[in-house]
Amino acid sequence: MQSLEQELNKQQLEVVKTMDGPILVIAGAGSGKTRVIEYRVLYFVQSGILPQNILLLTFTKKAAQEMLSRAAKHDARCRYVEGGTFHAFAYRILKKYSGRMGFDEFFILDEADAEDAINICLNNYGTAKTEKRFPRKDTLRKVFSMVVNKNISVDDVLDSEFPNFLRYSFEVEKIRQDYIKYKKTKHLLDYDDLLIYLRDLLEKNEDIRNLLSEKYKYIMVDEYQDTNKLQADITFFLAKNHRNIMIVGDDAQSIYGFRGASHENIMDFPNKFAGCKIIKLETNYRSQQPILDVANAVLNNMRKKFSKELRSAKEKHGNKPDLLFFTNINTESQWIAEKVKDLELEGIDFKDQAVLFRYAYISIPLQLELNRRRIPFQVFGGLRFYETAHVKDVLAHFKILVNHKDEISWARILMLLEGIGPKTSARIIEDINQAASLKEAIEKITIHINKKAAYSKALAEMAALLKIMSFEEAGIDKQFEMLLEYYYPLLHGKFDDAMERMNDLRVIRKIASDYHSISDFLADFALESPEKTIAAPDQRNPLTLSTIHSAKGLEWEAVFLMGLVEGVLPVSFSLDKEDSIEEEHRLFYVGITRAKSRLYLSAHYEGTFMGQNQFNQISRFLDSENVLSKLKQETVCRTWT
DNA sequence: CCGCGGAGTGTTTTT
DNA sequence: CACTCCGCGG
Repeated sequence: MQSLEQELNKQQLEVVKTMDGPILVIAGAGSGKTRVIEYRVLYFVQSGILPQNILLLTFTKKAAQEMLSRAAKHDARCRYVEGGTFHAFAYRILKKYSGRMGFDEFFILDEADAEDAINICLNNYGTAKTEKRFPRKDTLRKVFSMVVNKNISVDDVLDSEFPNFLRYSFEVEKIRQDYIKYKKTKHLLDYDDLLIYLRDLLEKNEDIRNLLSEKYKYIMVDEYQDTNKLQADITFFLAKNHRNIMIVGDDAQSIYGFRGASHENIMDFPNKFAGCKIIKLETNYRSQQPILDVANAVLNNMRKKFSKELRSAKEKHGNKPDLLFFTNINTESQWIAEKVKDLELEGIDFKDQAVLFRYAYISIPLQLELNRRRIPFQVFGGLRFYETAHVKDVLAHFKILVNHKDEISWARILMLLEGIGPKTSARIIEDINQAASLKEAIEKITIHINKKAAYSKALAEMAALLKIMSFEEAGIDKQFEMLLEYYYPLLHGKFDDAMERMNDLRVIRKIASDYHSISDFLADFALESPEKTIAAPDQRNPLTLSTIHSAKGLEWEAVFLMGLVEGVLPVSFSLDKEDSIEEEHRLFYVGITRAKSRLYLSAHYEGTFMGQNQFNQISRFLDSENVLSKLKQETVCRTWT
């Protein structure tokens, strides 16, 4: 190993070399957190600890892979360290011990599936339908999820998030119970259930807890400020026996409160693990001082005070960040696109630049401008692959192959057929529910094929397709091919942009072909869905467009933060809640601290809200003397069209 | 019983 | 503006 002392500073070194006992690492933005984990894994492995005895829990799969592959460059054994998200880890463990949960197999509900299941419960719950303004399925799902993630009652969630539905709290709780029962009988786990079941498994089964402690002798958890109560509990149970646990986080970067994350988990950690070592990393290796000056000014404006102040280890000089004002989102986008091109000519590759925004939607005009200039780009965040209708259609067929009791998927694929609506599909599904196997289910379908019905031909084709697909020896790729051939005409009937969607499906086919098991493919797809990237395959060196959330943990030479106006950042829904505003403020901080040497903040005057035109106010996070004084202001109103 | 079209509602971030 | 839900015509 090359000298660790040369690679790391004093605090980083202490983190790396502290092997036993609990450690809490407070790592400011750009303080080399990724590097510390990389070298800590390496140090452990080279000290003789088996890689499979180390568990690295991270916020995204990408983050874990990144750290482990860096460590593996020094020592290939590091590749065998087990890493991933809490959800993916939960899935693996639960699959192994599903017998303890009372069923031998289970299936994952993604958000859309969960909403469909909630809808079934909602419809079964008689009076709800007659009520006007009863919460819709997506609202119910959010409520149910918050109940679990924040560990509070339906009443409390409604009170704080949806006060207009407070009068339905009894009914909502009732439907929640129905939903829980539904999932249990159908062996379905939504995202939250993965964590709940794992927590319960660990809490109630000492033998399993001991076994897992024996296997995962050293545990590291990244981005701890964005874990929720359940994840904190899971961490506690995993590390309870040996106490070899390191957590890394930065409370100033906590941005997942909406998902139940609580930065109090960090504060609480020393209580749970008494005698834990606390190490602070405050030297910033990423950004030049002028950028950090802005970041520190933003930090100082926050209601909650943070003890840290970032100091740059890089050059003290550098470019003062720009603050630019535009007429509207189009001129803002045009300017950014031009500037990206200029920077590239100056020698900053497209791949070393990023444009960040509060939500993906506002980047559409920019995408047009980039296309026009043939600047390659990738979009992260926003609409996910699995949320699009055509992807859900295709996956529904696969879901049925592994779980013939999946009535949600049955309904989906039946209603694709001309002439089959809710009633007919419900009748068919009623029969399918009696089937003991997929084979029987297909036989049940054939009962409904009669000469009179308009949908008979289509239904017969569907039954035939499922029959051939169920012969697994064909392999996933071949099954996919058959499915696409069948689905192609349906796709054309359903969407105008069928060709584009077909391309998406080919991409998924390629991903799927690497799997041997359909259920593994489906689980991975639900737990770690590929980003919907618009980059064409021939586009190397693409510019990154990303939500600030998806940019977490990443860095670029040049960063553009666009749409810095009231209603966008902070987002309109946060305006009436102080806690939410604070989270938006931290989000702004996260965005700024992604930049190494160039930072461009921009805003536009003309905006729309709820389809109405309005005049934007500049973001309150910028509108203060201590921040403005650190920026070079310019008004760029020129239209370029 | 399906499916179209109009009315009304709410618009974000992610595993 | 976009999506969901509801009511009516075929």
